Amino acid sequence: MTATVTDDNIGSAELRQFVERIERLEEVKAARGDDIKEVYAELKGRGFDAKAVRTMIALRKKDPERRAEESAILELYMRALGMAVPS
Amino acid sequence: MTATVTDDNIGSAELRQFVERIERLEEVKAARGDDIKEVYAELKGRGFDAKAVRTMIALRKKDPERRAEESAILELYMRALGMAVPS
Amino acid sequence: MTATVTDDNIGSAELRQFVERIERLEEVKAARGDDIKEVYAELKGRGFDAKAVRTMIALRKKDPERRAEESAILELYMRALGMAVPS
Amino acid sequence: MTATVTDDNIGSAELRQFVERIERLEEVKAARGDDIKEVYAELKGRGFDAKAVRTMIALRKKDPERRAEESAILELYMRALGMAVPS
DNA sequence: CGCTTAATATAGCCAC
DNA sequence: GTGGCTATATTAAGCG
Repeated sequence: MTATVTDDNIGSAELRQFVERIERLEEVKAARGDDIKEVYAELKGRGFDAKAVRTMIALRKKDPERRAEESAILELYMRALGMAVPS
Repeated sequence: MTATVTDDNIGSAELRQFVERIERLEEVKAARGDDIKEVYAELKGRGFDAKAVRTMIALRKKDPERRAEESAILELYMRALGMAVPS
Repeated sequence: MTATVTDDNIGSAELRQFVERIERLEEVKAARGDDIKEVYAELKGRGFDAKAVRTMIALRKKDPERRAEESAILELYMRALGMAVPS
Repeated sequence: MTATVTDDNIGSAELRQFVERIERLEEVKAARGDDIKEVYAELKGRGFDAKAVRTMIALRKKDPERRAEESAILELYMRALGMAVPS
């Protein structure tokens, strides 16, 4: 009895399960991404600057210590090139 | 009644609401991303090639849109340059 | 006299010229991109912080006025949420 | 001999050299980008569909890498899920 | 001019 | 631990 094209030894059914689980999760993930976009649109409609909000949220995620360190290096370099250091 | 530092005319409370909504959604989104990673880890443990699965899932998403962009003009141009038309 | 598949009225030769011009330009553009990457690698090897240099170069491109305005809005928002404003 | 404000131990001169090299390269890169835009404008003026040309050029770049990723494992998996195998 | 899509930059991950 | 690679997030461009 030889194998046919429909036979397999790679676990098609199992593979399919994995793929479908991933695709379902990706769907939810993408939906949340769309929700986020909507909030930004709404916030913009209420007069807020979306870009600034985005930046602020990114900063909130960062470790304050690391943030300070990064900004210190940047300032050092900027002064080295004679650039005005803001605020 | 003088203004205090907590008073403002930029809508601090509203801004805070928006920020918190976004952060909650991002949390869920990130959690789904972690779930996906776990599935890949599991699938790898079962002997599947994670990279190939990733590629396959990407192809499953891309094909429909690719077909959409295969307009008559595109095919015309491709034939004009002697390119193989995918069909 | 009917048209054959090799005949065309869309200007195949002209189209080909355009495509080749674009591809040549894209090649040069990509080569410059690679050069830039190399400079960053070299600078990193010399002990500089590549990320900070990148940020600084981006700032140098921006209009100082606009830069000040953006940072003012960001600070306003950060204070509104009680975040520490750096430097 | 005391240090002046222009003295430093971070290698200001070297940093400046790096920054200027990068900025020069970015300038060339951007100029090539502008050239490309011009070709598209010209081609559009000659009656060609710019979007289709853009797509075609993208396809010409993608195909080689796509073929590379069409490994035996990928095909095996795709067949396992009943997907059409492109090549 | 806003909205959608492509290019770019950043960050996380894996293999070596 | 580092360097390459993948994936994500940000930015810019093109289109209607």
